Amino acid sequence: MAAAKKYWLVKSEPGAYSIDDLDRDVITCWDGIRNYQARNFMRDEMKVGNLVLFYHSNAEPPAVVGLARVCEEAYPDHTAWDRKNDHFDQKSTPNNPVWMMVDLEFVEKFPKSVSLPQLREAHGLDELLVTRRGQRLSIQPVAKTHFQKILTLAGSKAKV
DNA sequence: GCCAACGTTGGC
DNA sequence: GCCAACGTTGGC
Repeated sequence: MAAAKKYWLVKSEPGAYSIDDLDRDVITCWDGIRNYQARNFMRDEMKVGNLVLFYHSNAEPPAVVGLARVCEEAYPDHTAWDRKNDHFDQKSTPNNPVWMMVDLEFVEKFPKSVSLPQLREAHGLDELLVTRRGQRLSIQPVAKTHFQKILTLAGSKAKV
């Protein structure tokens, strides 16, 4: 019996990497994550086929804008050992990688973005992490019921 | 641009 | 192991 599918939300600043960038690239490696909790989610719990809400942070307005899917499980984030990379971290080496990444593939850009105020107003999303003040985690688990509700708000026909 | 909230670092 | 200082995130 396979473990229940998990559901996620990832944040990205659209100026750094937007849903349109993912649409263009189709597949991207989710590099640069330098937070242990977020890394642990990728390393331990994100599985191929898991669906991922794509959230634009530091945007006007901040919003869930699209859907992605995990298409490669966690492997070492080599940008951590590239001195020239913005996310270089000398703790991580090829022999002993500290940071990991997964690959995400584009599924859709939502017909309707769901803004942070909308998420806050919607009934039944009170527990959603991204709506909490001060919540900075850039990879967050999302309950299946919440995920389904957001897809509905977004006008998505995707099946969870 | 401001600043509150958070995670990390490092002195002790 | 505590905690102040610092850097970053991200809403506003």
